[in-house]
Amino acid sequence: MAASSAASFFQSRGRSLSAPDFDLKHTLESGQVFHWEQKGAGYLGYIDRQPFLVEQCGERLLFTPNQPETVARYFSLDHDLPGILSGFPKHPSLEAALAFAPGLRIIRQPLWECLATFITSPMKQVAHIRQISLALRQRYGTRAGPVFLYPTPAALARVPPAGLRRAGLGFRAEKLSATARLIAEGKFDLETLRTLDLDQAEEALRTLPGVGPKVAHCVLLFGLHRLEAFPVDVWMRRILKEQFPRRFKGAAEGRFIPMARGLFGVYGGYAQQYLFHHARSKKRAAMVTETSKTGKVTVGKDG
DNA sequence: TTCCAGGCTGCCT
DNA sequence: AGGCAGCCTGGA
Repeated sequence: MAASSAASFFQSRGRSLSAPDFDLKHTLESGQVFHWEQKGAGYLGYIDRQPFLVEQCGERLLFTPNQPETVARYFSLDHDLPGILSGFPKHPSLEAALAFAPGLRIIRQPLWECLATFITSPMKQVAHIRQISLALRQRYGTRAGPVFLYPTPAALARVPPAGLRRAGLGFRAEKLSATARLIAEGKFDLETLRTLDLDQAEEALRTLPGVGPKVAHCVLLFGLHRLEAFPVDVWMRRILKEQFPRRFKGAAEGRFIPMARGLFGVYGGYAQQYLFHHARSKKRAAMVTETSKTGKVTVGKDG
């Protein structure tokens, strides 16, 4: 579909929602979810295992099919974003990050896909995590109209780890395979996680192969929607040490997560996502400048 | 070519 | 409890 005809397409077959304080592009490209593909002026993906086309037009969110409640819930339009952001400590680097991507929201994504994609994420750039997600969906997922859905735990449990390696997972193949088997065989119940408090849920997640502190907090934040979770990766370690040196410089890195939760509070996950997205986008901009200087024209689509 | 990415793990002190 | 090397793969 041509980008210019998208609006009329949505009007005839889909619907729209008022979505103030929301930015679809920042939300989908901030590294929290990996299956949405740009399509014209919008994005093609799926919600609740059903294909969706979404597009932002000013303060309106256009979508098809016509399921406004599903869309509003997925994109967390119920969050009082101005209220959440105004509660953060006043700090220049955080305020710059908030100003850089106004409307970035933490979405509600399905738990299993979130867990599985973050198990495939260690030492990988976002572009490659997306590649792995696509490869797994095409090989082992089921098709729903124009999209491939993420394979279920049972489907991945049937795949020998060698097969997953061929899909580009490398040393992550055994981890994902083992975790898929635990869940498919009923030895680990994902839904129970919802009944636990944050520390209990983190502890339970970390019993799964391939899940350490960083992946666990990504799952807590993006899959279980615990907004106080605070994933700490190399980016966050760097940011915290550089921007909050009085607290974090010289502190044991194992203490970073509880320290950050103390600093940013019950919506710390939002602070983390804004800081991360800002730092990563700044680096990408710097790389574009760098390549233009050296005369190369290659600009990474993602990483 | 060589290096290093949005870590986890087991083994060491 | 903290420090450290190894691990697969693809992109710069």
